[in-house]
Amino acid sequence: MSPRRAKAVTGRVGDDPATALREHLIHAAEQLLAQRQVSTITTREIARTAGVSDGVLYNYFADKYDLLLAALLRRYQRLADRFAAVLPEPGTGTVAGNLRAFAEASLAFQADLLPMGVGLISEPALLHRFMETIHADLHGPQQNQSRLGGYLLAEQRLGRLPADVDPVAAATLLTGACLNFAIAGLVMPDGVRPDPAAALPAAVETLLRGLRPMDG
Amino acid sequence: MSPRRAKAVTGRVGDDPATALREHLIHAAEQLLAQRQVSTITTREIARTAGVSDGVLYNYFADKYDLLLAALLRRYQRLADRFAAVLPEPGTGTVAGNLRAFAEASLAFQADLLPMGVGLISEPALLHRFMETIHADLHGPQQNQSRLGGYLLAEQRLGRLPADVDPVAAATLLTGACLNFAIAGLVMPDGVRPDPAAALPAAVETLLRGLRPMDG
Amino acid sequence: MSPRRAKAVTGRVGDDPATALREHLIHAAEQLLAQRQVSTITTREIARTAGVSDGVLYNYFADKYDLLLAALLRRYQRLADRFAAVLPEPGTGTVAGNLRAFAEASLAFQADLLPMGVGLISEPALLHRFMETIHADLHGPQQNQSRLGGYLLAEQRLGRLPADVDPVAAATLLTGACLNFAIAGLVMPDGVRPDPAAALPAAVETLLRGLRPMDG
Amino acid sequence: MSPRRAKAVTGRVGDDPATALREHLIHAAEQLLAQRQVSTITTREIARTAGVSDGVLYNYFADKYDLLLAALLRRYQRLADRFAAVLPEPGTGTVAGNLRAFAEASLAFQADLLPMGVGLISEPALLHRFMETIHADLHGPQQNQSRLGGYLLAEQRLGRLPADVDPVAAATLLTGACLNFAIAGLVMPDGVRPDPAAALPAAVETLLRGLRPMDG
DNA sequence: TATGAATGAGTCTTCATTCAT
DNA sequence: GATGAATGAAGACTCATTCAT
Repeated sequence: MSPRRAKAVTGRVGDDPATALREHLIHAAEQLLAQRQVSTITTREIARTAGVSDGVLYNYFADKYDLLLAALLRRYQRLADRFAAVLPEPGTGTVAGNLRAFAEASLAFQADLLPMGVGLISEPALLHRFMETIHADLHGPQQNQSRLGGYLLAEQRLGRLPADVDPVAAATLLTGACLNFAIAGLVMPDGVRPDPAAALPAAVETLLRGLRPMDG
Repeated sequence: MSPRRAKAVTGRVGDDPATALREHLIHAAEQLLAQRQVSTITTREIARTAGVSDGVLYNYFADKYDLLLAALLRRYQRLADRFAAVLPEPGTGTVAGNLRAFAEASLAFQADLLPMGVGLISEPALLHRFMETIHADLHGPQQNQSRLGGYLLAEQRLGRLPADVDPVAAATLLTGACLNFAIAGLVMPDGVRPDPAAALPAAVETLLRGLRPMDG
Repeated sequence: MSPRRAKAVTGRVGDDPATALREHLIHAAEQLLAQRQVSTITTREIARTAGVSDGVLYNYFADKYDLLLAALLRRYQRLADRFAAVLPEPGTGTVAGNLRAFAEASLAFQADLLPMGVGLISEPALLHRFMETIHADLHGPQQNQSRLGGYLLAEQRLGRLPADVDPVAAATLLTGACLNFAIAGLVMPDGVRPDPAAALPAAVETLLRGLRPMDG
Repeated sequence: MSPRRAKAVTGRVGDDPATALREHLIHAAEQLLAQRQVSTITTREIARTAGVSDGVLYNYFADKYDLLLAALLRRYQRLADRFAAVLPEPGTGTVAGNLRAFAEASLAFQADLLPMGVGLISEPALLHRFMETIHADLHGPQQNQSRLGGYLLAEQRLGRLPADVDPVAAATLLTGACLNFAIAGLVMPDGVRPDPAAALPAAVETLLRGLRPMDG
């Protein structure tokens, strides 16, 4: 076969043309990642989605997992940015309202993240590389929790929360509840699945008031 | 071509010899399940682990997934039994102590369950069959939460918890926190991983006391 | 496993009990032969159909093909007997009517025989052994043709057919026409398949009258 | 793991290199089809015969049967073309001579076609697809008979055959006789097999003259 | 003698990776 | 650099045959 020009990639203005295709491949992989488990994605599919030939990816990535890692990180970043964008500011509104907003955003974030994370766990090598990069460059997948923890700490400092509240523990509880619903959405059969729209505010309410046992 | 005797299976006393190998195969698959994702387990590996030939499994199971499903259910049952065995009884000890015990047991349960569940998500057909069976025969994977919810309700009826506490929401929060730690244990690199031994009691404490914001 | 008694075979009165099971297996294989290609029949199916265990057949037959050969011969014999039973006698009725009867019986015979023969051709070793036995012990699969040839010869001797008719050639033509319809029934899609009920008498008529070209 | 260059295929001059291997695979399958039943041909054998690796065929065909179907059609077409090329024209020579030529060509055609057809019958799915294509695109496997029928009709219109002759019935009889010999050649042991060289002209002769029974 | 569990070679198919063009 | 055909190891599953019981 005679070599041909790449069909689908035209470098954008200002891009290093040599890396335009690299980006294009990452983008294609990202799209597939939004729909399917990492382990079910084939190199051919990525190539088809990107509109390029099967072999190119080896010009830009060491192997399939190298490309997938890049796509995973890209997608994570994108979701994390979206998440961060909708978080309430300390000192605004009410704490209760802000926690509900946090919970809602957190649930959406986790629900998007989970399928990806689940796929990652199946690939320990990939998971390891992903985690290392995430923690070096980004806030980490716990940024969800740490952001909530940071918010609570800020409210505490603003005097809107008692000084004896443990912000980290509270964040663990609330993001955990969100995780619960995210997983249930993934795993439970239709009939049994709980409705987060009603349950999440109830969880926030319970967290705010505490259990206050009579024997304590 | 050259059939031989089974190498590794000798019926144990009291076993129905006809089902000894079936059990043996389930057990072998279960062992693999404790270490690896469902989707990465091959029939050959199961056979090797069981010390039998490649084809035997088809004498006892419709196909690979039939065996895997049996092993999954078996393992789930085993873990659920272990979990249920260590749960505290309503009305005994203190509510706070009981919740700490619950949280500890729940974390252990989730930590064991998670890798299995993660693998299941990659296999929708298997997940579906698993969930159906679980919900029909067993208490379901939410038994974790529902057991805690049941416990809290019982304490409420015993007058050890205020009437206005929402047991389901409280269970969601606490099991969520456990889930959080279980996932972190699976996913976070060694240095960053939080220590549940310290953090779990803190979460319980926070749940008991509530956040009590000043603006509420 | 502890050995068990044969489940389904009870020797009939007068039978050598040692061969009762042999017969039973042949019978079971025969039944399957009536429905399916030789090559698709498995030993396990034969055993299941016979209601006996997988291994027995090797007590009575050298291998699968030995059993299948016996069943094939048995079935052939059975069909040939049925065919022979309905053939008209020379000197009775009219020659034309008798040929129509012959054609009808022949078509039925071939239609039954064909699927079996087709399966046999896929198994040259089996075919060879089958043919040898058939020609040694039976009239052969051409008995169809030779019986018709014999009939025509007899009619000729009775003076009901001209002396210059070639009985063998005539038999070849008529049985060939039947073969044609039998194959069409097996092979042609529904819409196109010719109707032998109308076409077979027409073929007989044409054979009786000849083409009688003007230039001959 | 270790992809290598194609070993046996070098595009011929003028061939579209993209389809050269496709053709090569069809050709290899065709060769096997000339010797063996469809159902006994394995993908590995095709690959070995073609001198390529096991997996290539899936680059050009949906599955094994897709390739086999293509090979079957190719072979049918090839045989049908050869058959059509030797048929006599109406109005030339003598009717008797033409029928002998027809019979000879028909016998050769059937003898080649039969093993293939026999194998097809064992594979209903394949048979169905084959038949549909054959009837849509080509003259169909009955083209043998219909061509002879067409020839006879033409001679009738030319006045070389009586008006009361049934061309279809005559074609059925003569191609049937050929089928008879083709099958005998496939199936009968060496000693018993009839010699078509002598028998076929006799059948033609008989068909021309008719049986003319005295009682008719 | 009958049982039927166990064997394992062999089937079709997928897919990450290479490399001549 | 880009192409995409070719590679072949590996996967799930089938089935004739054996042999301890």
